[in-house]
Amino acid sequence: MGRSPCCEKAHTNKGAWTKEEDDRLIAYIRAHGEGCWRSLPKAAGLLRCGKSCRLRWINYLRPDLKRGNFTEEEDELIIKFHSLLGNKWSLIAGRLPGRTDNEIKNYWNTHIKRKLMSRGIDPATHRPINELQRPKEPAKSISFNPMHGIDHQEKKEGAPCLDIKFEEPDQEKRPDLNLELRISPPHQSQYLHGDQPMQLGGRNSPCFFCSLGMQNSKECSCNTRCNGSGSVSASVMISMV
DNA sequence: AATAAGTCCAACCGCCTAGCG
DNA sequence: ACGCTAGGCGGTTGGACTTAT
Repeated sequence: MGRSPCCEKAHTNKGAWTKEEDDRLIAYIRAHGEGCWRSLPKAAGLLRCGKSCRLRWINYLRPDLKRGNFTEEEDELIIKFHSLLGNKWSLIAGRLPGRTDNEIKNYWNTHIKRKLMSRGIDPATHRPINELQRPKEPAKSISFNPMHGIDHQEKKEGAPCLDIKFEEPDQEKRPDLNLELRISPPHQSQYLHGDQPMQLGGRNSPCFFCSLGMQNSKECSCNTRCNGSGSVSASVMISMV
């Protein structure tokens, strides 16, 4: 037994939206706001599924959308965020004002993948393609500990970091080698958290996602409002441990 | 000019999850 | 604790458009 359909499909339109449908949807949302997508089609006089309305609004009709080509800066931001977050298109879109997850996903699949390939970088792993031809992929473990300090020598409470450890499979040959890739907050010593400057690693340090400039994401665990100007310059440090 | 191949992107589908009773 | 529902997400598809032959 399958899942019940999200709406009555027998009497709903599918495919491309007409100008009239767009106008109805825009007019309804202007008057009543977003939300309750299931009942919206009926209330707005649309023969569409609620999901379809939501998608049309979010991806195409929203007034704050930035239309047009992606800039070189946006390209690089998308690449950087994808390397950190993977295919979390909605999270990436949240960092690019005026762009939608669908738009970024499409752009990634049609342009950026090719761009990275031409640079000799594997778009899935963000590592040089040559490296992927190595016979043995070392085991890797990824852990996120928000209580870790920026540096092992200087662990401070509250400064989050993401540790990715590459454990060499053949420990006998290189017993002392333990590569650690660490994604750490940007290199500024001060953040603006709310309106107040603050010290990284201090009692009121931002959560990991804030430190990446992602204070609006739902992963953000901070209750205070972080300054939206947070840069996205998360640095990646590879250190020998 | 015709048409095959490639590209792009809006829209759909199905799964997951938070919230609610 | 459990089941149900709506909303949200990522993967995929289909058709319009462009380019190559």
